[in-house]
Amino acid sequence: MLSLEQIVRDPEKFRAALTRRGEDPPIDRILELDGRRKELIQTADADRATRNNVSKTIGNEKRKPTPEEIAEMRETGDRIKSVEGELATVLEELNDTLLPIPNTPLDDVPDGLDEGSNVVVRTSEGPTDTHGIAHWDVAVDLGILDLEAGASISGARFYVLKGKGAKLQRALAAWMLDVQTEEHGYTEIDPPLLIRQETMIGSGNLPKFRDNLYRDEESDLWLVPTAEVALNGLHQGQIIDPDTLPLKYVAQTPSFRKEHTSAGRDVRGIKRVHQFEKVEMFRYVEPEGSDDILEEMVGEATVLCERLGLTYRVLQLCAGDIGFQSAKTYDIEVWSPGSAEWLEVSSISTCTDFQSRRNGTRYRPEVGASTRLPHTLNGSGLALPRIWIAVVENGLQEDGSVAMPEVLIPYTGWSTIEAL
RNA sequence: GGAGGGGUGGCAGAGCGGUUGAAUGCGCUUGUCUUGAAAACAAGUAUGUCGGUAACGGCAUCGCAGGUUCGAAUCCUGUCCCCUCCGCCA
Repeated sequence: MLSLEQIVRDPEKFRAALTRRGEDPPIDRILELDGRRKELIQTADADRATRNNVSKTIGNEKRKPTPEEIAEMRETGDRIKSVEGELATVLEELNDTLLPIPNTPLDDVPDGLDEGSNVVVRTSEGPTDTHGIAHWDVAVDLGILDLEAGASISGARFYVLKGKGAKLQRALAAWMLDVQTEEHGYTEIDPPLLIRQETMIGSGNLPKFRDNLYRDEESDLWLVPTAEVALNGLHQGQIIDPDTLPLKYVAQTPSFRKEHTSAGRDVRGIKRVHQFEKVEMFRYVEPEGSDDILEEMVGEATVLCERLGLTYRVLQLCAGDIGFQSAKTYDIEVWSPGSAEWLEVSSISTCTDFQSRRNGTRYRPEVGASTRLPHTLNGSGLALPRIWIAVVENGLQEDGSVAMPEVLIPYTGWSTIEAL
């Protein structure tokens, strides 16, 4: 959520920033509602002050109220109630107006309204040739991926990993978690996967993206579309103690996404599925220098690609293509030699104070100081099925077997997936 | 699922209709004392919001939402969460 106070102070700045994203924010309505809000608060507070004074006097003097006082205070009470009712309506509309407005892009985010304007920041060394044997062929032939079983159990866009395929995914996840915890200082978290509505609002997934979320009606719980949601909720409503920032969390969880808006895209294999595993990094940091932290996190994700021997590139997303809660985003893509395309395996964003404001997550810089909103950053490190695809396609050898990257062998316990 | 108990400030814990934003203790901060530290003593120590350049003042908040009342942390209703016992269960 954007700061109401800041919007009121400099509405044109916000209008301009949001226009870069292709939004047409209802700034005028917000200003109008805020004006009304302040008026109503002042009226109600003044009435309450009178009522408090009268009650206090009666209490002090240890006497019964006079009939006049009772009549007068009843009237005051009624007026307060009606003003409060009106205020509640105004606040609700204000909230409903602000919640669907996305974060403002940082100044150095490139202009552009769609992915065509994204900028390739860097491409790694490594081949970008193709052998034309995609994972949906080779992995199925090797007996490590069963698309039909996935479909029969759960329907389209579900899949089953088998044997060494399942172990490969587990090895990848375990290795990534170890790198993030042991080398990059993250604390591993195993969060709930069913999430309350408030927590979903806090991360920015609700109210705008309910169409892409799975939900249990009866308990009113939502399935995580990414561990970001849970990690972002870890400190909601809290004031984080001095000297505890930065907080760095990493979690491996499934991600559940309906993805029905993009039917027809990435349909083959397991590039785009309803349930996939992902290792997610999340940091709460002081606002100063949070931009540099974003760059650092890109490094924490690309190092994984490097060690797996994958060719990758880093994209900076343009203003129109960054996510709802993001102020600046880098995507990392790895080369798929089987289908001759780049696969997005990570999206790394700074959400500035957008999520912490929604969440009521604050921190105290030092003892006695007033509270501030921390910045939150998130990034995949990395998304598993696509990395799995790249590892399998990249390791494919002449004889049809798949060679494992060195770093994974301690985790898999074997170095090749043999052809059947 | 059944029966009972409970949710108050950073923590512990009073208060159960009227100068209670809230006793007391602990913790924390600052000061005095001390060569320094400890101890002791003193002062301070919630969040949000409205007005104000500020000093400061008003208002709100005792899980949450309603209600009763001139007045609610205190009474009533609903709801969420926690604990104990029984049942069920990976």
